[in-house]
Amino acid sequence: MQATAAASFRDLCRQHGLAVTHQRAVIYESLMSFSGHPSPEEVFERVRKHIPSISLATVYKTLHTFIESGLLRELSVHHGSLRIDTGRHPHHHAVCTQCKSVFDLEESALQPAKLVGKVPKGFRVERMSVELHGLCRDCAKSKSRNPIQ
Amino acid sequence: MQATAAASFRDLCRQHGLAVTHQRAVIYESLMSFSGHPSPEEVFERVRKHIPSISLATVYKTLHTFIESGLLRELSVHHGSLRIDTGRHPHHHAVCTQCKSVFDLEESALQPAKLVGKVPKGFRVERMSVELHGLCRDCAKSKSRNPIQ
DNA sequence: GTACCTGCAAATTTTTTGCGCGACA
DNA sequence: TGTCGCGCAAAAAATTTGCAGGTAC
Repeated sequence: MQATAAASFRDLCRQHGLAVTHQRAVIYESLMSFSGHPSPEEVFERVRKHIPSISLATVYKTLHTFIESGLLRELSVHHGSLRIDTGRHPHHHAVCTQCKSVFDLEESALQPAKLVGKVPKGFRVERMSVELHGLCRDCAKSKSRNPIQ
Repeated sequence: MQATAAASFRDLCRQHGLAVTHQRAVIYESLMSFSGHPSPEEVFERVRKHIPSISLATVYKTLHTFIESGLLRELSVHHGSLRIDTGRHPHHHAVCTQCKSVFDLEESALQPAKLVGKVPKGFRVERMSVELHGLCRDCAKSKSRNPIQ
């Protein structure tokens, strides 16, 4: 088990061009042990139990490394600060995972998704919005020019 | 024009149970003058040109007031810290706009949305995810018990 | 008149950075 | 062995809070 997980983490790192370190392995294991969507602080607390000397800065750096390499995703694109959506009518967003810019899409640009499965018990849906994730033109260009980025 | 906008802002406030103040009106006007998704700091800078004495704290408080009353929306749920999505397979989210908890949905819970319109020029779509916004069971309960919250 | 709003300053929280030592490739 | 990662401490950025005076209703 342990060995298998470790082996797959090595592979993951290889696939994403990352060095394998003890800290990264433990952070990754810890992440996978959460059921929800942990914050850096929560990850830190859990990792600490295995590596008491680890620093929060390392957790931050590692999470960014993981996200940039594509090994993990952020829950929603994080701008480091609150952003206001001024649109009066609902609309959708196309967000660039690299530079984090957000483009608005007309609501009519998407045929609405349809709920065919279960929603959490008692959840009262008020709005449904779709996000496209990908690369904007500029980032796509610089990425194809420089694929290992 | 000016008068119309001011009048509609008064109405908006009435509808949402908010007192009408000069600061709130200017902040609202400023918000509507942005094309993108402004941060509190950006709003502050723009509002400052009209009310040099305004404080950043007021902008923060006002934005929260607007969001809580439903007069505005946040671009995406802001947790005050980075959140990691550990899911290996893509999936969707149901987020509670009140308590901000996030529930994962199976990808199969939604019939995928279909792109029928235009995406920003050159945008390379890599992933499409759907978010349901609404109230979770607990928040829905406390809201119906206490509708003006 | 009362309850709510504002501005100020300080405190908190979240995130980033620089640097010297040590570990991976 | 050289490069990259780690821990530490300090700095920067983002957000919240308490309070005293002022304003909307």
